[in-house]
Amino acid sequence: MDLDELCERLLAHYDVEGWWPHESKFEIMVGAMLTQQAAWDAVAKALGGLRGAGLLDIDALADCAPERLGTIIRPAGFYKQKSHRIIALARHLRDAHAGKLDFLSSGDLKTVRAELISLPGIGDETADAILLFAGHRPKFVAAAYVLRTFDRTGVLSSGTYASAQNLVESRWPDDAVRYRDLYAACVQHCKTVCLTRPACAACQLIDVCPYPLRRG
DNA sequence: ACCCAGGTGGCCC
DNA sequence: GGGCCACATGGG
Repeated sequence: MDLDELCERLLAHYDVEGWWPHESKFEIMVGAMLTQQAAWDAVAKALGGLRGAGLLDIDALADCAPERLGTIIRPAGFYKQKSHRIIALARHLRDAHAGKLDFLSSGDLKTVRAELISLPGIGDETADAILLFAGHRPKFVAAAYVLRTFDRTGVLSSGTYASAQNLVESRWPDDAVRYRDLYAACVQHCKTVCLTRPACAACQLIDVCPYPLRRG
């Protein structure tokens, strides 16, 4: 199966609308940090706690003590390092951008990406998730689920983050909407098929997605 | 008692 | 360039 067919089949099968729920760009940024190696249910709890405490706010979070933040985001795991990193992010946004997030969607893409990655706790995937979902920028998120799906379907064997990202971005240049939908569909596919035993009977890709899978 | 989760950073070769 | 490890909680 090639990339075109995989994309067509995934998008025909999965409903990806409203897949990253949010009330603000900043909430997407915080959620992107929290969701690292964590289930979204746990992230939702952490975000709910932050919302209730009035901490889904750049200035409030920039002045928040890491111990207090750690208590609130604890369900999302890795709370000690995440609390420091989220506070560092809030301080950067406050000090370097006056708390305005329009630079995500207006600045030079490579420059903004490098700026995000320079911050602690923001690597390739988190930076791209922020650019794509908060900045609506054409940056494909080649998450582990994407690599799994590509590998199983033969679209890209043993691909790396950069190679998978390059493959998609070369095939559909600047198609941010497709990047968003394809990413969400790959995640849903692996969650519903790869981790379910027996696999989802309705999935048209069941034949190329055996259980179990190695992480990565 | 496992295995997994919408990764990152540090270290090693 | 790649492989291994710690980081931590919570659900299946």
